[in-house]
Amino acid sequence: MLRKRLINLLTEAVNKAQKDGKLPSIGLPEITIERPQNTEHGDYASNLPLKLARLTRVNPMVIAKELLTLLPYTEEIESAIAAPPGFINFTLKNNWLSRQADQILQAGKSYGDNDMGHGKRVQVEFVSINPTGPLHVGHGRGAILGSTLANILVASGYEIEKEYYFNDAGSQMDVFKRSLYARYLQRLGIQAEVPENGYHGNYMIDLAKEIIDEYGDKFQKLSESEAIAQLGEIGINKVKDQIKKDLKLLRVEFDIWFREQSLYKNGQYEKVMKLLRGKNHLSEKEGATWFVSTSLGEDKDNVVVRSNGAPTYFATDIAYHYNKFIERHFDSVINIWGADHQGHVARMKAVVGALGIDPEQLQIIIHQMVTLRRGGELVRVSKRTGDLITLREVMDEVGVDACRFFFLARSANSQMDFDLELAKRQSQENPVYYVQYAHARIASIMRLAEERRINYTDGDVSLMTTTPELTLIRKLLYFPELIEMVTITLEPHHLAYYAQELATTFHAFYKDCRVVSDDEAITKARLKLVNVTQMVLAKTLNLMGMTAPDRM
RNA sequence: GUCCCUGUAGCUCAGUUGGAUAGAGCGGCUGCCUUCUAAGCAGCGGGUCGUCGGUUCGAAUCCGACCAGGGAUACCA
Repeated sequence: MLRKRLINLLTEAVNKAQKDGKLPSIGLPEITIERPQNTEHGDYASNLPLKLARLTRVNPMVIAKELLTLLPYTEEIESAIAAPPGFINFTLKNNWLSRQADQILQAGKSYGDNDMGHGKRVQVEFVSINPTGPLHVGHGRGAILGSTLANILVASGYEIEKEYYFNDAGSQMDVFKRSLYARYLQRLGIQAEVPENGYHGNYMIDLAKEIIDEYGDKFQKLSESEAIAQLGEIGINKVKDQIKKDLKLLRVEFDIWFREQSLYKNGQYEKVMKLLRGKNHLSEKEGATWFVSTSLGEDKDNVVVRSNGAPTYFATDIAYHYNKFIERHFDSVINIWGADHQGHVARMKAVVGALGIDPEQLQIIIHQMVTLRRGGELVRVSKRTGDLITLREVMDEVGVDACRFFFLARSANSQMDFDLELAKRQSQENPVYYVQYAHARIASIMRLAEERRINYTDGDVSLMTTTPELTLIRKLLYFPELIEMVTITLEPHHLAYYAQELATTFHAFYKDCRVVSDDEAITKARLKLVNVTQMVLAKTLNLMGMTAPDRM
């Protein structure tokens, strides 16, 4: 890649300067190449002279000019100039740029892919909510974040497994089952109370009704504990199915649905507790068993086994991560959690460290809360159900593409306002359609070319020399850098911004450059460019889990 | 109290990890459709980057203090 090449060129130049005694021999600072915001500063820029100036106490402009004399001729670079206070600005050659249209075309669908991952096995675990109710918009944010991140990491050569962890054991399940039992009896006209800390949502009433329609009143005849167990199991499965259905609709697929119960059945829980006890990470206090986080730098210890003998959620999460790292040998693990789990981050990292794994191998992405709005108004509760608005309702209202785009257009650590009105409006003010429209416009051009039976495989791309054409190519050339950046930062929101920028650049090109025209040579060249633009735009959208429509 | 996230244009948010004159979309105003999709394009207006200090050639970005909003601080998950 060009960036790396420029770094190499600069490194060689400095080495040479040092060898020739033009620069003091000191260790090289990290050489960074950035893309200047201002296009007048060229395509790439380096602040290396400024960095060297500090270390050598030589005027940065002098260093810059010295380095320039040592840069060799290359086929890509038109000019490298020194700019005050001490930058080196690189500008690419027009004919090199135009040739890249051919290069991208040749790379085809794999354009932008890289091998940063070297096939390393990475697990991305996300959503993972208790099957006690429907998915909400916050869960949708995690789902979209996780699935998009997984797509990006695959493009970067990682071997990815996407996993959903079902908490189907702990005390919340118990509460859910009791709540459902109460609703079931109520529905049959029998006096019953939903537990105070239980699940009071109206969806539980619907669920009870559904079960009665299907199974009748047979659970009423069983003993309470037996009824709760059987009824509960059915209820949990129904909720699970609904969650799976909603996720599928959102285009979120998982490789593995992991059950918390399996940790107990397969003895992982016992094993890890023994392991931690052996390493003195556990201690008994006040009748409970604690994980001694304080000795690992945490500010407080945490209970793993309650005084009643039941493991806490923390305990099962310990077993779960033992399973991920020790039993399944993932090279690294990415967990995506909502902001309400933020307090859990430090202790999980501590646990992983206690298991003998580098805590860096566990990356936890916390996304902040989502606030729903309609126009300016805050909305929380659905008018239809009386419960909190579900993800499903939002998907139905605004559509999956808009849903995915809006969730992706915000960085995970900013709280987001999701405006249903805006997301829904199919008009110019909606960036989703703006991007997709660019794709549809291209498809229309390609259809015309096909109708006229224009074979452009022999198109000469070097005929493209105008600013709109070259700007578009420059934007396409950024795509591989984008993939790398998102892979490193794990911040997929850059995709949404890139998609908009690429669309903008294309629309500008479209306005200025007639593609299918009387000039056969230009037509063929531009068809190549339009073709690769379509490819990259579609790939960007697909990475985001969005569709790239051919007509709108 | 402690910990995490956030504070940038009227609104919603970016800002490539310390770079050059701080950007986009929406909203407002003005123009552009007999030619491949006007769901488009071009232009105008809009800023004390929460506040105050510090670090240095250079700060929206790093450090400290303070202010404001959200979240977490359970033998719930």
